[in-house]
Amino acid sequence: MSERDVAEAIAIDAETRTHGHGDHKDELRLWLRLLTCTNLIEAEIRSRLRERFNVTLPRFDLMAQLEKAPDGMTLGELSRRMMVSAGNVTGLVDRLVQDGLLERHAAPADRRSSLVKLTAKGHESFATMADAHGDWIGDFFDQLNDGDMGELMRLLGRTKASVRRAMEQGEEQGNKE
Amino acid sequence: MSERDVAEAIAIDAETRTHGHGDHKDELRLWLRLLTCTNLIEAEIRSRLRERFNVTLPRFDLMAQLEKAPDGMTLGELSRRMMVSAGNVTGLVDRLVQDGLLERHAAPADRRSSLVKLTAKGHESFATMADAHGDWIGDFFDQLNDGDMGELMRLLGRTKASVRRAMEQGEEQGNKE
DNA sequence: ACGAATTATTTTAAGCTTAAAATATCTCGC
DNA sequence: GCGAGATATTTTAAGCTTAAAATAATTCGT
Repeated sequence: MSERDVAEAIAIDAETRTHGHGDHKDELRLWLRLLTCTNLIEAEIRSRLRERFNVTLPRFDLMAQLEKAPDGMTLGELSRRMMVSAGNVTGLVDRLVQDGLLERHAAPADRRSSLVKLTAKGHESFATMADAHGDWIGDFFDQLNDGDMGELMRLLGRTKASVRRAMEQGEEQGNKE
Repeated sequence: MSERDVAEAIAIDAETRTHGHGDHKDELRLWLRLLTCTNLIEAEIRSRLRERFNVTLPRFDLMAQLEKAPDGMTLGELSRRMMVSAGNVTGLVDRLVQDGLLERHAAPADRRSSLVKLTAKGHESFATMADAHGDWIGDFFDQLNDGDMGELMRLLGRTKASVRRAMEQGEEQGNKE
C-alpha cells in the first residue's frame, strides 16, 4: 500500500467516523450473502416438500406449530407464533381442514374463537415429513464443524440484536421525536 | 450426570457417528435462527419500502438489476439474475411499465425478446430508494464490528458451499442411482 | 429450405400474503 | 344490564409466486 493510499484510507475512515454515513458497501455485501444463503435453503426445502410430500412450506410450518399443542390452538395464537397475518391463517387452516389434516372445534369459553388441532392423519403425515425435513437440514449443514456452527449461532444472535436495536431507533424517528 | 446417562450419551454418540443420522437438533436450531434473522431484516425492509416509497421489494429488486444495465436487459436475463420464474418477471415488468418507471423496447435482433430499461423517472426514483436502503442496511449491522462481519461472511460462505454440495448429492439420488 | 428441437415470453390456475374493512363477541365500568 | 372499546376472526382487493401449458420465433442439421 502506497503512502497516498494510506492517507486516503485514513481520510475516508475519518470522514466515515465523523459523519456516520459511508457507503455501507460491506454491510450490503453481507446482507446479500445472508439473503442468498437463506433463500437457497428455503427454496430447496419448499421444492422437496412439494415434490416428495405434495405440501407447501406454510402448511408444514402450521402443522409444526400444532404438533407442539396437543390440545389445539386458536387461530390468533397460530398467527402470533407463525408471525403472519390473521387472514393468512384463516386461509391456510381452511385448506388444511379441506385436506383432512386439521380439525376445527368451537372454543369452549369464547364463541369468537375456534380451536384447531391435527387429525390422526395430520399427525401421521407430519411425523413423516418432519423426519425427512430434519435429515435435510442435517445434510445442508453437514460441512460445518461444531465450532463453525457455534460461531455462526453467536454471530446471528448479535446480528438479530443489532437489527432489533436499529428497528427501535427507527421507530422513535417515525413517532414524535 | 449418572453413569447410566454417560453410557447412554456415548452409545448415542457412537450410533450417530456410525450411521450418520442423529436428531440434527443443533442444525435445526441454527437453521431456525438463520431464517428468523433474515426474515426480520427482510420484513423491515419491505415495510419501510412500502411506507416511505410505496414500492414492493420485488419491484425494488428488479429496478436494482436494471440500474446496472444502462442499455437494458431482456426479461430472460432479469429472470435468471433475480432467480425467479419468467412468468413472474412478465407481471412485475407490466406493473412497473404501468407506473412509468420502465420502458419496453423491441430487441433489435430477436423478435421473441424485448429489452427493458429504466425511464428517467425510474432512475430518479431508484436513486432515492437505494440511498435510503443502503443507510438502513448500514444501521441494521451497526453493532457488528469488522471482525464479526468478516467472520459472518466467511461462515455464510461455508454454509452456502455445504448446502450446494448437499443439493448435488440429493440430485443424484433423485436420478438413476 | 425444411422441419425438429430449442429458446423467449405470455397465459393460466392455484396458492400465499398483506392491509384494511367488516362481523361477531367479549369485557368492563358504571 | 348497557354501551363503549377491545379482541378474534373473516372477507376483500391487490399483488407476488410458481408450474405447466400455450405462443411465437430462432437455430441447426441435413
